[in-house]
Amino acid sequence: MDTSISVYNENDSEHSRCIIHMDVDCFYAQVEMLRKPMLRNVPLGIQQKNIVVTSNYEARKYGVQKCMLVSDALKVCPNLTLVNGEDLHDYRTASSKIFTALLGWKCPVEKLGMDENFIDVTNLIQEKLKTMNETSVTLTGHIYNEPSIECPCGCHNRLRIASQIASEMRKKVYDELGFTTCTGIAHNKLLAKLICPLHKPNDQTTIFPEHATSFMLSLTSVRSIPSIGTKTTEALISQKIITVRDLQETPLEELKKHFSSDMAVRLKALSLGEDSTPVKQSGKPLSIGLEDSFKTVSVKSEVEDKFSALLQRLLVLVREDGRIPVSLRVTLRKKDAKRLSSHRESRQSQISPSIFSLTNGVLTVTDAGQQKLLAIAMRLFNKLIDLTKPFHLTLVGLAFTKFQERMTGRSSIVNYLMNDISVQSVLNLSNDCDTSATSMDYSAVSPSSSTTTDHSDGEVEPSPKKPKKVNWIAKRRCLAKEEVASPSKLKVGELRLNSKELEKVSELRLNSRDRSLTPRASPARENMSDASDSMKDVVEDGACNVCPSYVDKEVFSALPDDMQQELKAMWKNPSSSAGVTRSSPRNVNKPKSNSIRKYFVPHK
DNA sequence: CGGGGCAAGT
DNA sequence: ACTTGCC
Repeated sequence: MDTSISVYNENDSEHSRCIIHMDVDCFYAQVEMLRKPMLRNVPLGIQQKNIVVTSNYEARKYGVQKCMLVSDALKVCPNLTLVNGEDLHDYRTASSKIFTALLGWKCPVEKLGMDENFIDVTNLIQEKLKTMNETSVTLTGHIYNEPSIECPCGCHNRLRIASQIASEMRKKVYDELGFTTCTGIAHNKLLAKLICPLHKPNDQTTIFPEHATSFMLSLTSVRSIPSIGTKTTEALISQKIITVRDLQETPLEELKKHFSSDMAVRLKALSLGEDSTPVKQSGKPLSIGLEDSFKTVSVKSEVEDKFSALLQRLLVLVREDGRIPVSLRVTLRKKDAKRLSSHRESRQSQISPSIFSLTNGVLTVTDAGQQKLLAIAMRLFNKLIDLTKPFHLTLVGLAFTKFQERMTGRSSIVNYLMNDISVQSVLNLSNDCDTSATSMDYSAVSPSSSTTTDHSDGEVEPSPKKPKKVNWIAKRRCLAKEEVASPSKLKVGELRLNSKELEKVSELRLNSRDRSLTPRASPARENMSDASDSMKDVVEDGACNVCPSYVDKEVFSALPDDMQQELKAMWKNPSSSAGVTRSSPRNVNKPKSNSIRKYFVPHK
């Protein structure tokens, strides 16, 4: 049974959750100032192409705004120092460090862009309340409005505790990483995010549920509500709904005339400060891509050069990521007098995983493979552009959009867990059939898409689609392995384990042998047919062919104790916050490390 | 009217 | 498979 508060009321009326939204102050600028402290005391702008995308507070004094043209920024602030911020690599690294720091509280953390995170501290506070004489708690930081009376559900106290946790989080991010941040504390994501910037920079604000609707009224434009973007705003305005108050006062039936029922309900709720969307644990990205924009490109060969350059950089990122991509997308933007800003168009197609190989444990692609990828990109380009006519592009992009490992929602939490040397060693050993098996079935991509593979560039083995019964733990493990790295990578990686790890491996391997761990077996397995939990979105048979179907208690008990606990908790209640301790998403602490290091050198 | 990037909705 | 929306 699930007594946790991770199941919410539709109308969010119980105020049962505590959500923190953290926003790093002028993120890019802080990264640059940390890198070069002399920038700290001068007005600084981060430039991408012709735009100042952000600036430090010194520059803001002069009126340098976000997304200002460089020329305009220099007008208001001739002393402005500009740093080019088009390469996001270091920002991404810093972003990951912050994210990782927040995982330390063992709560679900959802990344939003590069510099924002949501943290659901509900369960953490529940735990604290148990071991606490719950008199009054002091609030840390600012409060939006003083409460008149204590809310009967106790949310005020909970949110005050949350404000203290938020303060701890900001302190940690500052002490250990050097970034000042703002946080917003509320009972849902919407309010937490909106209240966050009330006291900027480097401070925090809490709002109690009773002030939600009045606070929302202070926003005026509907556009300022997150998730209401340009299009939705246009649609609303066309109905004479312009302010948040308008939206609050519009009957639901009226909204349903112009929006889907779901959307109408959501819009209405948002206007009232209600939001029941959960904080979703972030994991590895679902796509990895790069774009380049420019004045204009009108020649096919130039386009090919752009793609080639993007591909070079992209392959580095993919190698760092470790997963094998199976789909490629080409994006472009045509110069168009009518539509001013970005109307992008894209085409994508499957690619053969055989383009990628693992040499010495590192994901590589041969020159021929790169040519293949480039050819695919050009084929997609041709779909978008009629080459018999002139064309003018202002942007091209290239992205890998699907990977062999399934990575969605809470399964990502497993990925973090499994990104640990000890677990991976265990995984390897449980997999000694792998070492002999050379061909793996990798077709377990995304459940629905395996039917429409474009086979033109290679063979993609279709997976047998018959359901198998699998021991639960075995299946988990199977998933984990898939997510951590490709099996062959693990295979190679095993050779690179340090002596201590190897000891562990062989030891466990021995144990495995006598204990009914018949290789390759499927005999005694539990029925999994109900698949009622998160398993169903995870692994199909294809993946199970390469994963040990006989993982058992020995393997499990070889894990560190705390991890056992967390795994148990997670299996029991996949949506709970249990589970994230030793995490190393991507290359957080070792930005320059190659995949081998990333995956096989233990943390210190 | 501009960067680069990712997730989600349809 | 594409578009929309967010930071």
